[in-house]
Amino acid sequence: MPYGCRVTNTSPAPRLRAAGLATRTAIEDAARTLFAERGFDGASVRAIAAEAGVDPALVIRHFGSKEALFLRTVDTSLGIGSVLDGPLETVGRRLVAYFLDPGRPVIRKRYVALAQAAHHDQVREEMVRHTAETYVAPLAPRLTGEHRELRVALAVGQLGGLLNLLFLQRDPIVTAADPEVVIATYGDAIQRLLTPEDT
Amino acid sequence: MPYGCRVTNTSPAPRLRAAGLATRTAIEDAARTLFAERGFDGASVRAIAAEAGVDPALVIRHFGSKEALFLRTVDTSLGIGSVLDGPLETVGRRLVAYFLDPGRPVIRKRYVALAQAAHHDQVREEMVRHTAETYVAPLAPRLTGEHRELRVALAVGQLGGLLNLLFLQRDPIVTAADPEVVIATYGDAIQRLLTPEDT
DNA sequence: GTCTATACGCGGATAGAC
DNA sequence: GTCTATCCGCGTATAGAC
Repeated sequence: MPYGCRVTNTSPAPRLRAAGLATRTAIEDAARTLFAERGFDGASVRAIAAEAGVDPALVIRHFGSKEALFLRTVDTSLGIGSVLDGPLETVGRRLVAYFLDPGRPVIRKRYVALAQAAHHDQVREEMVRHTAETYVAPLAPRLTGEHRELRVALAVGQLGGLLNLLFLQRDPIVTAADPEVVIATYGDAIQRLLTPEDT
Repeated sequence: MPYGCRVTNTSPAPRLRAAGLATRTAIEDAARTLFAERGFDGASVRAIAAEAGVDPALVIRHFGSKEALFLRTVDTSLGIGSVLDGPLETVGRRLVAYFLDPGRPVIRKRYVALAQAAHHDQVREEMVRHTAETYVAPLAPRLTGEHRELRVALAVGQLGGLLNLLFLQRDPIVTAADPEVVIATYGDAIQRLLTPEDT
């Protein structure tokens, strides 16, 4: 290179070169797979690195911690947003039906992974934040009566109780029950918190 | 010992001599304290051993595993049995009030420790078993209508959802709310599963 | 900037000597 | 019954090679 030739080849975006970006996405893909497959505790950083074909130290180097990697790759919304659209009077049953749908095994795995990781502070805070944003914010204004935000928050907790029973505890009484009965019974119990006057 | 002298000295209980029994109870006491104080994950076997003044290896040697020690020392019933006595028509509110009572901080800690350890299979199974024994067995026969066992199981799940919200997620909307409102609102939602005809 | 190699300090659990 | 020494796996950190 001749003296004085300023390297003006400034493309700052590709500054994250192909190599670094490829490893990042490889780690993210592996994390998504293994967290869903084995849960938060079951998927070790070393296993994720092996699945991605990289060194374990790179996982921490790129994402800071296992917890941060989890938060970046897991979808805390569980894809529930669209269910909240539609008539308010039947949202209780629709919420329960969404999670009981046997055609959605991914939802079950995501929930289990999330619940397992909830004892980490950042994960817990993200869940609380997302609940407020996804459920309370859009739903509370549509309610009538007192304590609207509280009632939505309690309804979300109620839904969590059912998921707990189904996916974590695997309570035989509930898992063996007719899904239609659970949807109707529990859905109406949730509904009662949201629209108590309709019952 | 003379030949033929059948050893009829059968006091099988004192077979656990004083020394061994003392360490056992010391470990159990330390485990109860630390599990309540720091939760299942936060209380290491080494810390429990130190608190008891014994060698860490003894903890495993006596109880088999940390999980088994936890199961032996924690009370999975959370002392709820007595609440189920009394009129069926108000049991929903009584259950919620029991856990919200600020004078019972131990209950909160026990629940957190239990929930944290629930991803261990034996703990999970014990919780399911105890739910069936403590809640479903005494309550279901008192119900009327269809799906009595299922409705009790769902009500227990519902209660778990509230505890999750309060103690694990520490949702600010719920924790900041007036306890009386939560007791009335959520208690009635639970009640509806148990005695739907009364609402 | 990206990656490799290595290591630290923790966890639960075990084998075998006293 | 008890303790010493040890194992293996975990999340994480760092020094230094490319």
